[in-house]
Amino acid sequence: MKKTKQELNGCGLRVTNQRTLILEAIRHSHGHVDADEVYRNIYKKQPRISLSTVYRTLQRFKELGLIDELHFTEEHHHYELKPSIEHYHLVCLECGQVIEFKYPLVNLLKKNVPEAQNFEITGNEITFAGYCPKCQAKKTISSEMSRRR
Amino acid sequence: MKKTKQELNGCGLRVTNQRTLILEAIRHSHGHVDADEVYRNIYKKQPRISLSTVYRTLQRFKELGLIDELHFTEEHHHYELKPSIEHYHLVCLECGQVIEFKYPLVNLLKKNVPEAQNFEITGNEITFAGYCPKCQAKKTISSEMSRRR
DNA sequence: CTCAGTGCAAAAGCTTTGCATAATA
DNA sequence: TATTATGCAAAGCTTTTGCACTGAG
Repeated sequence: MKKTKQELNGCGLRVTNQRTLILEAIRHSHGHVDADEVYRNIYKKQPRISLSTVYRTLQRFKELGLIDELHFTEEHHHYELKPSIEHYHLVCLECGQVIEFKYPLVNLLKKNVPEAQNFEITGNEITFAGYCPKCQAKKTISSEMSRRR
Repeated sequence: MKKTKQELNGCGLRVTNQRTLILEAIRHSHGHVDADEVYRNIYKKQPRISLSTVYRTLQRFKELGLIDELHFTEEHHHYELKPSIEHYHLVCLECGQVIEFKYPLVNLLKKNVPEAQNFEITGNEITFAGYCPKCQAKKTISSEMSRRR
């Protein structure tokens, strides 16, 4: 909590109750949250919180580099604390599960891909979409069933 | 045009004027379009086209695997013809420019990342966001200027 | 002729904005 | 006290949906 306030102060932001709560909510989430999750989370304790404030604050945090905005598949934006280690996400298109993995992709691409050489790749925007093992199994079964019809 | 109709027919879809126009619009776009671009494009010739039809059709094409849905940074969805060769996108956060590059990323990750091993990564959903050389230059200049204030 | 596809208008998310009020520094 | 941030309500965008009509097969 104290840490959170220092962090906000260090960015030149006014430390308000709402901002503290929002940063804490992101910190204590398991990785990735969207605006509404943050809102509902805080709402439990502080029903006077406003969705606009959440949106405005996420935007602010993003600009200041406190958090990263992630772009998963179908949906709206998600956010996570700015991670110190380069990592990426595998998102299952079926069940929505998000798996994190670490890999020095940016360096690899800089070395091997001419187009990427002079491009400054920022953050960990990169999300791999597909199907997790469980949902692959389900898909196989259901397509076999439909073949039998 | 004929090719387009055959393609639609091959998918078991009724060949309508609208569907033909939409597929053509995507085909002749330089890579990536959003629903509204498709709509405006067709509107010039066929002002009776409806946005709903465009949305419904894009959805349909996606399900049938005719096109891929791309998730760039801030914005709404974009679409492109299903590409035969594995490739990815670099999107500039400043000017919006999209650079395509080819690289066998999926194989590489399967080999080197345990988490990705049993995950079926689909399509080319992967988009690297960052800053293109030009916009990097601009950023450098403007931050130097603000430092001088 | 039948059913899938379309247009239109209306609704449904998610996100942003204007403005008066409240709170920080 | 001077700003900056907040809450509320209203508006804005993109996307989806219901329904009657049209057109492909």
